[in-house]
Amino acid sequence: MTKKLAALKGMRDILPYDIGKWRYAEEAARKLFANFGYAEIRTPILEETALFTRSIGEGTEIVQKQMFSFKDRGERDIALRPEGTAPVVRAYLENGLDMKMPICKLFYIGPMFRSERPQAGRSRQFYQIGVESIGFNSPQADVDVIAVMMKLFEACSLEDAELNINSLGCEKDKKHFEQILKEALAADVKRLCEDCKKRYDKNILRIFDCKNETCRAVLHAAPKVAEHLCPECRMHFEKVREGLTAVGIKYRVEPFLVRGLDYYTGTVFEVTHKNLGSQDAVAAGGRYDGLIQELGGEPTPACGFAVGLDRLMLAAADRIKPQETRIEVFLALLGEEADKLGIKLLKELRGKGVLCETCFGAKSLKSQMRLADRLKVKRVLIIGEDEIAKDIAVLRDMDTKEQKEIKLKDAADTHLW
RNA sequence: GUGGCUAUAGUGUAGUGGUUAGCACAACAGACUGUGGCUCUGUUUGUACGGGUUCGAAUCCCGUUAGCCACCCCA
Repeated sequence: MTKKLAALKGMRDILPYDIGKWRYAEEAARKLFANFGYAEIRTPILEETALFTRSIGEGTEIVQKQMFSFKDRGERDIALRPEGTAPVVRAYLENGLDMKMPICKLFYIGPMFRSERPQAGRSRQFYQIGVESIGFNSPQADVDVIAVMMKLFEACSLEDAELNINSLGCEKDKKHFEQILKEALAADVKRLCEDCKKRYDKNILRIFDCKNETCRAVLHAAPKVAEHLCPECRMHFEKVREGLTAVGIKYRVEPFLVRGLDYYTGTVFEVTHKNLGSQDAVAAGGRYDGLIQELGGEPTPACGFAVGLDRLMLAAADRIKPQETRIEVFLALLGEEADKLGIKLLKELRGKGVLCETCFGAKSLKSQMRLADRLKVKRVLIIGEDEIAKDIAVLRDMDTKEQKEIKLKDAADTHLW
């Protein structure tokens, strides 16, 4: 006996009976994005490792512990993409899309990879639908991006998804605030949990993510990012909020909301859903006005988000009803002669775009009828020796149970049905 | 990455050291010799993997793998 093969840890199959719901969401996204003026882009799954260390941030957990990175045969450092924004920006710069596209609004759908400990809603290969709106610094651009995202949730019957927003301010504000926070917390570092002590030195903003009660109590009194924005950033955030209200999007300002990727600046947001467990973020995004320059381009404002498709499915699986395609006709064939006729008939029917199916190899008629029933087909066309002798076929309607005989040569004429 | 829980036919489960591992649903076949759904009858399929303890292990122990929960992280 050879060893049973199985999928790798954290990798899973999306099976035929689930795929309808995935396609439903993907198609809803494609339709919406077209409507909002986004064009699809497909980037490679493998990239130079440096692309991610430079964008997501050298010190982040994603880069340090979760990226599938390795050397290829030419000793180059490459990695499976852990997220979609950096590759899109790379493609944007490499192909000069700023010059080629009058308006650069892009979307992507595809797998991402992070080597985390798996859990429901957290696989090592997971799927994201994302949007990047490049070149606009207006607060209304933020609103537009959030609007298309919320529309997608609506399309997937997740009207109860909750939107949280915050602003980290521009690069300067961010640095400035980190300093303020450091000073404000200096006296309380001892009281923080072990993780937060590390964060204090490494990535102090992330202390706001902590769920530990003591930490939260300490933070409650601590200064908040949004309270320390420069006038422009303050104004920007205010206009985003006004804009959201104007287009009827409900949101909550969450002063504790910070993001784990270094490139975020200004508006940040996160969508959660109550159907999910502790992995409850189903989408997130924000502004990344410094990223394009960081990757070698001209200073260019940009804003985007990514939806976790797996989590979207987890939250919405029971609510999405993909329309089923019903098989028009099942050919019940009895005997070799009938099989021969059947293959020709299938070809003719399929040529006409008729959805048809059969099961070659002549089981009993009863078993074929049962099969037809399980497949929920509309009609069964029975062809056995008796029919061939009489040059006919029997057409049975599975719903009404009515049967009629038609001439064999007319069997592919659907208008006779 | 840390801690914990779990693993029995395709699915959901029973079985707390005793021999044929039980049940339901599903599947397949028959009753109906060429006609589906209902009913009845029958059949197939399982102790995740590897060690150990024991006369005897699904059951106890260790390891591995995987999943789940929380943390971490994040979509």
